[in-house]
Amino acid sequence: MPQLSSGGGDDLGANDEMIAFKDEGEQEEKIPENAFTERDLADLKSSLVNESEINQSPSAAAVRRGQQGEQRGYAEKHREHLDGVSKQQDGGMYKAAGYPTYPFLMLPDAYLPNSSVSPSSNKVSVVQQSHGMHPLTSLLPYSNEHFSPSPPHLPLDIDMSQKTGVHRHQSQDLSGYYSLSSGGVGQIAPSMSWQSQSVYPGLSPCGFRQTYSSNLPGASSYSRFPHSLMLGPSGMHPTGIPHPAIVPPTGKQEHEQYDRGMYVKPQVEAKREKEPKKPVIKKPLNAFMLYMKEMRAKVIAECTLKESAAINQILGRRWHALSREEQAKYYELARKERQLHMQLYPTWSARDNYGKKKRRKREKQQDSSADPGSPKKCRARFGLNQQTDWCGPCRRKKKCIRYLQGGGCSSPASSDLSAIDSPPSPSPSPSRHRLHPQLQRPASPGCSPPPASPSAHFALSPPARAHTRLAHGDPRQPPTKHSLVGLELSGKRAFGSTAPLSAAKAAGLSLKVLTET
DNA sequence: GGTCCTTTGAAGGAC
DNA sequence: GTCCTTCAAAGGACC
Repeated sequence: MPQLSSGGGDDLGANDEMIAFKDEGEQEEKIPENAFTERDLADLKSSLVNESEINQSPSAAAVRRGQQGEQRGYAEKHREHLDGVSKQQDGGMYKAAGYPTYPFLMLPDAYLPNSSVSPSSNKVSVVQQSHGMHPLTSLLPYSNEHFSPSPPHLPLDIDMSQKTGVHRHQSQDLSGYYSLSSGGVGQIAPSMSWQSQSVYPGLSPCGFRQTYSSNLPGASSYSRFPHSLMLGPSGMHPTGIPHPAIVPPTGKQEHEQYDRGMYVKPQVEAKREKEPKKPVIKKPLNAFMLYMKEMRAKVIAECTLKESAAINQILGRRWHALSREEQAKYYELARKERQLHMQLYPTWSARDNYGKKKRRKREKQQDSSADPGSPKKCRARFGLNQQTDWCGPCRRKKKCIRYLQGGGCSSPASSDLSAIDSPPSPSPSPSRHRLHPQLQRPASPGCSPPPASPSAHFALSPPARAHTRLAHGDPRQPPTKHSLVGLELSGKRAFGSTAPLSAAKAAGLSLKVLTET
């Protein structure tokens, strides 16, 4: 459980250490009115999982995978239909195909100010996002009922029927949250506050934003509640709002091409249209991501931080400091997000997006270290199982003398503990040689102070995270490789930081705890 | 321009 | 069932 009773997110230096079930109990004692207990939240999460499983099917994932082929056909049909709808609604002005758009969605009741999930009633502040998109907005466009009373472009029934056990009318499941005000896109404009702008940089082909003032009674809490709305080249996407989860395959460049080729399409464009690229359907945001999107701007404003890494650290701590109720709301939102995502893309799999990013640094490091042809240190050459073959310094986690001349093992960035036990390298690699963001600039008052020592914090984070998983009722067991994670993180972090010696000492202490684990 | 950093949670593959 | 990896957002920093 991420709850922290010891100072919440303000005590950055020891929060991770303090994440313990004992604290949870203490917190519960301190907050007797909190109806949510540890078990409650776990039950909640469990129920969410169960509900999803019930709604889908035990083999929903397999079914989704198995329906990939069908989905491809459906996606194509869906696209075609959207194009048709597009042409119908914009008079054919919007010609840029390949933008499967999410159907429009009215503000769900659950997110209205008087709802149980109202930010105004649950302290979950609604912060104007830096990109003008409310974190919960990503939920909205999932509904496919809102764009058209009888959405012909979304054969949900068909899709649902394809999924064993997923045959459900979303109205039953989601109507309470996504009920419509009998309107579509055309009706929302006069009554609904929204900001229409591109969710993603470059998504707005015209590069401008539209902001509508709020006329919705009681919408003060949402007066800045922006709806993501991609404007087509003509200024308005025919189908209203694309879902933020959908990203054109080539991203910004493609949109820029839309900008330039709005009315005069080069032949290259025409060729591209003949070969529509599959849009990238992004993963639905999890609870923490939703929380981050909402609170990021707030943290930025409070702490005058800009680096996302530092901000995310703060947000992570604040996330732990959130009450169960507050967290439960985000879990619920995330669950709905997943449900909607699953309904819209029943055959989508998170695996589909694998490989979208280049290989991770870790993977690269593994590759390099695993290369027997270019051993850079005893550790890489012989591995952990043959430590007896290591040179003495390597055994003592010092610089490797065997392969040092070969140009390796001198960097604290190694995956071993040399970064912690050894003083900073006199000639650290410029690569990734950056101080920890929170060390680079002091946190402003009111912000969670940075950890007393970054290494200590880092080294302690994995266990804390493990506790978090447990506390959250994560069905998975907490990582039992604390030492491994600790080592990995220690080396990783130290790589990007010439931590002071004091920090290294602190890290060494933490490391001891970890390795003993 | 691409990647990393940094966070937590979800998903899926491997064993 | 457990472990591990990847991706989701974000924007500055780095190469």
